[in-house]
Amino acid sequence: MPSNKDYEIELEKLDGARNRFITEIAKNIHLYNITPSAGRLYGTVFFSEEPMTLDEMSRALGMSKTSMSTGIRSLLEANMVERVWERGIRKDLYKVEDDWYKSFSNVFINRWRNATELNMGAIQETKEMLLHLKEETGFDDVLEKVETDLEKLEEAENYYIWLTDVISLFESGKIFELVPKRTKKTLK
Amino acid sequence: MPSNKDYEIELEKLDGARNRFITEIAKNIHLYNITPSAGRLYGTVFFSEEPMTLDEMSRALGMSKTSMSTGIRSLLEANMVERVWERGIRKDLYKVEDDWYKSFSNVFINRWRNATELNMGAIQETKEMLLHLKEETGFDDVLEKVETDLEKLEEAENYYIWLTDVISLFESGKIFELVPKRTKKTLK
DNA sequence: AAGTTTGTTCAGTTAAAACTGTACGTAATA
DNA sequence: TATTACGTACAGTTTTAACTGAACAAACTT
Repeated sequence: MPSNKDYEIELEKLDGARNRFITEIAKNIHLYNITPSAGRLYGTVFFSEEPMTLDEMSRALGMSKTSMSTGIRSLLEANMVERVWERGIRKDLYKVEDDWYKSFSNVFINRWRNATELNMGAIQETKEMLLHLKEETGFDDVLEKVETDLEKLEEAENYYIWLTDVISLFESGKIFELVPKRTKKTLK
Repeated sequence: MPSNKDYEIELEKLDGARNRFITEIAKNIHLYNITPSAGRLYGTVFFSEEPMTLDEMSRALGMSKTSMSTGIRSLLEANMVERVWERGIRKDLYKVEDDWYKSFSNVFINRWRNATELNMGAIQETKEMLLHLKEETGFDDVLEKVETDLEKLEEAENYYIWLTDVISLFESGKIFELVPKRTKKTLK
């Protein structure tokens, strides 16, 4: 008959299985600009049956509460976890955002949109500086270099416009028409 | 009349303009898993009229040749620069890959494909461990947790299948049918 | 074969990021 | 108002990543 010790052993096994996945997530989550530690945190909250408090996370990972605080904030900003309220509980509770499509899209959009805007801004400024130089220079050599640079920058600009279009594909949700979500389990 | 000093000044200005863009690239290139230093290196090669040697890069950036070597290798692996040969020159020469669409696609594909495969592998293994546990357990509590976990993992699996489809969109080049490249200069 | 030139490996150093414990501010409870 | 519970800022420490110079290996030159 099943003893209390068997139960402990099985919980160990459950933990081991969960850990296999958590460890892998932690290794790859840098793609979301998130540290491996915060990745383990994410995995822990992912498998938790209930939303977790900072203290529970701290205990589960054997790390300081401060780290949990900063870790969960980075996950929050990446829209990978969300805060939930439960009446009677004063502590902050967190659960994972369970729409992974949304998490991916959010991160993808925010990061690339931001970089694209900054780079396009820089291109504009650089172009203006070059155009000034182009007008005032009397040296053929300089003129030639300026013109080559302007061409390069315009090619880069075209690329960024394309990238903006790609980002919009995800932002508008149109990507899901082109590449539909999978909902049923596929055959092994 | 234009003096030698004017020429120097104009070259300074050219350098300043280029630097504006290089600095911005360096700030955002972490999206490609590339360090800011290697980002500056990329920008420097980008504006160079001729393919550059490691020694030239070292001089241009005021950094060690060792750093140039590792930096250029990371750019090479990301398909952002390429090596070119010129007869009579023994040193390695590098220029930027000028198809930025290709660079982006390469990086996007490689990074996400790799992470996706690893994560899907981990999901499979975790599922197998859980299925074993499911068969052997006699505790309702354990059974329930295992089943919840299996459901979560299957949802995650669906997401990764979708992501694989998205990656294929870029890998096959089909993305360019859906979001065409921009080739003409757009209006200001 | 001896001597150069060139890129890379490796050990040590410097710079940056992650993590911790204490202390603090705010809000709930008494 | 005093007390407790909670999350976060901050300063200091530890860990990790970036960078350098010296030594090495491979390939070219003489």
